[in-house]
Amino acid sequence: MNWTDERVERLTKLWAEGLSASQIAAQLGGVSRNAVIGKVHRLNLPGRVKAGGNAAPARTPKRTSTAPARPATFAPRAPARPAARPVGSEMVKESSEVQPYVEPTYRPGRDVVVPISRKLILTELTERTCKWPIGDPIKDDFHFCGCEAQEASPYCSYHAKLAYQPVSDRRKTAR
DNA sequence: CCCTGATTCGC
DNA sequence: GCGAATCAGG
Repeated sequence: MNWTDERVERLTKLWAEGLSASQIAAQLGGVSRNAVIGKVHRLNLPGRVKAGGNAAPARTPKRTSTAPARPATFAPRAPARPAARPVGSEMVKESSEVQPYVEPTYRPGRDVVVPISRKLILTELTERTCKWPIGDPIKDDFHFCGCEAQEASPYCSYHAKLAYQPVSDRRKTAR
């Protein structure tokens, strides 16, 4: 993958919008978050400064001598967290605002506990987040479960059950 | 351990 | 110029 004007443009835009390097990498595709960060610096785009959970002070390890450390020339910026998507709720009554992550559980006996969706958007999914889609892909409230996925599974324990229930067992499982 | 961005340096 | 490896921190 090479940095075409179009890709650089998208990178610049997404970075300005506050998306993390990994999210941008996921969106662009074909590049790692390191590649994104490296490009951001080469483009002299403003770095992220003290925004919730990131930022890193200057560093001076590795191979002394050659390569004079470049002084940081970053100007502080406004905090940058992707705006939370105003989405509709899903099978769980919603209270006020930020819902705490709830470990999806299941007691073989009787009750099935529906996990509260973390409401992640496509670019926020990782290898260990539940990728169960929720909502209408056409509408902008579409998102993914995002709870902790089971080992070697694209879904959390709850959605894995829904996804892989045997045909014979399928029947009265309200969605 | 998960994640974040920053930096270095071989290519 | 590129980005993996590495560092530093939440």
